[in-house]
Amino acid sequence: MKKQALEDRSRSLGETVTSGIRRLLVEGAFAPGQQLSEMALCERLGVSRNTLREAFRTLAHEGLVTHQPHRGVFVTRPGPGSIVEIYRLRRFIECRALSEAWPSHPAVKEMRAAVENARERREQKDWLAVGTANMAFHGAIVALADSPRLDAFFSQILAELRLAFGLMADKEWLHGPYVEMNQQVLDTFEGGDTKAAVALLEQYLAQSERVVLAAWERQVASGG
Amino acid sequence: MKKQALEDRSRSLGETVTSGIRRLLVEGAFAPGQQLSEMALCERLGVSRNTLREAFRTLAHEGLVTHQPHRGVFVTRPGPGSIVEIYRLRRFIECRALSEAWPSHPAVKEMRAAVENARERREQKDWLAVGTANMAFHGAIVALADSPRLDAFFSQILAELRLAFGLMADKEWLHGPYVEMNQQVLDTFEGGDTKAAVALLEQYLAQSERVVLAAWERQVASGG
DNA sequence: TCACGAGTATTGTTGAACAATCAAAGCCGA
DNA sequence: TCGGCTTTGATTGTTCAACAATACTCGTGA
Repeated sequence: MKKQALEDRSRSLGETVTSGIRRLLVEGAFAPGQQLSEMALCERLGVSRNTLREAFRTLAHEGLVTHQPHRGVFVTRPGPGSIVEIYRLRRFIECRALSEAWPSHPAVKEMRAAVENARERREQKDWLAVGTANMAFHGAIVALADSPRLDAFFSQILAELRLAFGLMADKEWLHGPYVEMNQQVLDTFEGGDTKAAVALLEQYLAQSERVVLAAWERQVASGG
Repeated sequence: MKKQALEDRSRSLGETVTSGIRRLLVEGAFAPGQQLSEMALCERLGVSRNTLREAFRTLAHEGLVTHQPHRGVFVTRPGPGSIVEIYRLRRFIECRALSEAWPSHPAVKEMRAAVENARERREQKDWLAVGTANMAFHGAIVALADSPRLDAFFSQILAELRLAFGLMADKEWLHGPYVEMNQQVLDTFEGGDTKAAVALLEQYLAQSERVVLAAWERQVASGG
């Protein structure tokens, strides 16, 4: 049977499905730990099992879903260990990328655009979009290192972190405060004091880590 | 509760095929740029197209093969841009991992074992195995950072680099000298002079980069 | 209550079939 | 001869149906 027109011919259906599920995952459409049944998703997305399974392989490789042989694929539920590791990685990568950055690198413009965008979305109280913009800011920091491979890896890490964000109820408290913090990092960096900017960034990351970990604890306490 | 043989049951056929092709790739069984025909590989490996395609998705995500829609998958041919980026990444990651390492980290034992192993293989003039052992040494350096995600990413990077090694004819010159260099880095680090060890490592990486880039130039000149 | 086993549902894998696309061979006119 | 067009063959993209292998459920009996 012919499906509705594919929006993009250069992208195969499998890639389209992968992107679609990825978006659903980072937007919190599924509960962490929830099983993603093959047949159910096949029907919902209108694709065959084989195509869906190709998408599952990619997403499992990215860490967004967990594959248990003969049991199925489940939405990854990031534990405190994963959260701690991810923030350690973020400090490892982001701080070094920022500290070694060329001041007039084109990615600085992306950083500015991300902060701008986050501010607008905050006006509209679209906290999900604020989170996306904040992530784009940090992605731009990593882009300062001029490595597409590192960029891809880092965006994977951020996507996994957003799964953990899904555990938190209060999106405003989660994303709102960081708009100003990111602005401050950017201002300090553009002002020429790279060392201070790195220190600010490190401090903000540590704070964010505490917030997410605390939310995880609360989640467990309330019967997760 | 039933016992199960973990090796056989926990790995699906698709994962086995993925590992098999990956090994063939890093060992240089295929020429860079060569197309991997689905039907040909299906027959050779004795699996169905669907299973093979799942493996292709994973390998493409790792960067070892390149997927061109409606044309097929090809062994990635690392260009000078990729080589430069990979070595930049290696300096970025390895040097920072080593400089922040806890001196009695368990991974130090792995570093020692890798150097030992490389020395033995060099005796037997098994240069492929020497290369593998040298890679294990650098993987152990990254393991000092205590991040499984970073380890996985880094081993991916090293696998891609080995594709570039496949361009070189003289494996002895490619892997032999680094056994002693790695030993020197390890000795200096264990001697307590972390800063000097990092400097040595950085210097060796730069030298290796020059060797690989020169080999690539020669390869192109000789009709690649 | 617990162990055990049959039955059911889901995943793992295969093969065939058709559609979509690309690449090369052949055709035609200038 | 050359460039552009069509045709043709081969390969990939996707679906479907079937069966095998495994995990889960539930009822039975001690």
